[in-house]
Amino acid sequence: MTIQRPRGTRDFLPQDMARRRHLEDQLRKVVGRWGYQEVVTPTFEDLELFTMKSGEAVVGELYNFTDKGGREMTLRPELTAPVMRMFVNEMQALPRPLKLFYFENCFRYERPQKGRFREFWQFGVELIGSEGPDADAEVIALANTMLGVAGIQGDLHVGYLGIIRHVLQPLESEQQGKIMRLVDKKDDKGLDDFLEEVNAPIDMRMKLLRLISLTGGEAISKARDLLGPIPEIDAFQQVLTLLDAYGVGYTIDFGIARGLDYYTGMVFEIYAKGLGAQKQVCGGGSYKLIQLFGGGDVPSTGFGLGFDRIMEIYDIEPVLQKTIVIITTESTRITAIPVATKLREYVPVYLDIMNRTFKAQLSYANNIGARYALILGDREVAQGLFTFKDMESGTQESLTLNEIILRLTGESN
RNA sequence: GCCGGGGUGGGGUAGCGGUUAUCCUGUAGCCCUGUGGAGGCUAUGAUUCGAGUUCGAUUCUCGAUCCCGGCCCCA
Repeated sequence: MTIQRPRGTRDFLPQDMARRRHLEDQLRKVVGRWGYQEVVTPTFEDLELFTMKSGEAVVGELYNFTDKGGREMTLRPELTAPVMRMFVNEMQALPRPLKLFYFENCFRYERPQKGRFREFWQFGVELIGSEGPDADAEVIALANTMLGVAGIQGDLHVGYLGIIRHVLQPLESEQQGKIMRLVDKKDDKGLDDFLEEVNAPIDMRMKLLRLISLTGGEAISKARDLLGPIPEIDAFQQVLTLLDAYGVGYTIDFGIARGLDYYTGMVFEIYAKGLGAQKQVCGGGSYKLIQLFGGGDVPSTGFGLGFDRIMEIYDIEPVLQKTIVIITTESTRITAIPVATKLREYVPVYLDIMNRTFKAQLSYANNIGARYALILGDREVAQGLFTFKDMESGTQESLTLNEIILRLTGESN
């Protein structure tokens, strides 16, 4: 009986990895140009890091374990908390804003479905130490650019929690949290019931329900009509103005609420088509987590991209490399080695290690889709020239090694 | 945790109570010992696991497991 791979995990074959690395490279390029620097945190952390952030209930979805020293640990389910922990531990004295990014695997014990795995990759960004519309807009614009290079036309929804929080101010924070969760789930009935239950003032109910239904171009002015000139609306308006300057298209959506207390103002989500139920490819916002982990009162803004979900719809094929297969005979096996070594400075080179016949080596070159074959037999050794064969056209010519190198490095294809 | 649909060689499939378990493809080798892609031949290799029904199970029943899709959740 063979051993199966664990549920919800995947093996990535060379073809898969070529595509994944290609996307990864594109994303790295973008964040690099925006001045973000990579960090890596441990694959596992203290369980408490995540229960502090997300509550005890998350343990049900974690790959947690007790190590041999009796410590409660877990494979990381996300990277915002680890990066914040890292900041508190060793980055508090660095010049701000800190612009960090990460690309790592995460683990959640959940039922797999389309776009959802137990091991998955997140490409994320955290902008630490700056808050306000400028930071909010930069982060959103960056996310938008990243999806752009992935060839994804995302549907960007932007909301501003500060506005809802303003409305809910009179309520206790626990009640606020519950309401935010209901709003986020778009559970209108549950929301109604709960407002009734906590005896929310009629005026507040009306404002809340009206507010979360606002979308589209006039949402801001309607919100202002509804709530008056509160500073949160002005801040949100600034974010939108900046997004316009960045050339980012968006939909205003006060219905994005996020049920967690540490989100402070701006929140956004990006959805993509063709992904079934798990269509969200990006989510983020501004938040305050650093105090929770024992650091100062430092604001942050960030987002995570669902790398695997993007891969599902990523249709850019990487350019193939100009692989060359050296064809030898029994007598030229050894002379071929320095040739291979030289060519390996430029392109992927295959040298027979199956003790194959001349013909079989050529056949192999064909089967792996090699672009060129370099024939090195007695004839070539006698002539001092190599036979350079284009496997696509079938044409071949006698060339020196230097001429061959020029062919490999000169042409674009 | 819940609901539906599925698991037959590496990949794609046929069979649906008794078959040497079909075919395609892949891989390796040969026909063809300096020229690949075609063709032929040979080799390779599978009924997800466990219980039950039956004289007999790949086929029927139940359970488990994994995959696919959905619910819940989504930090």
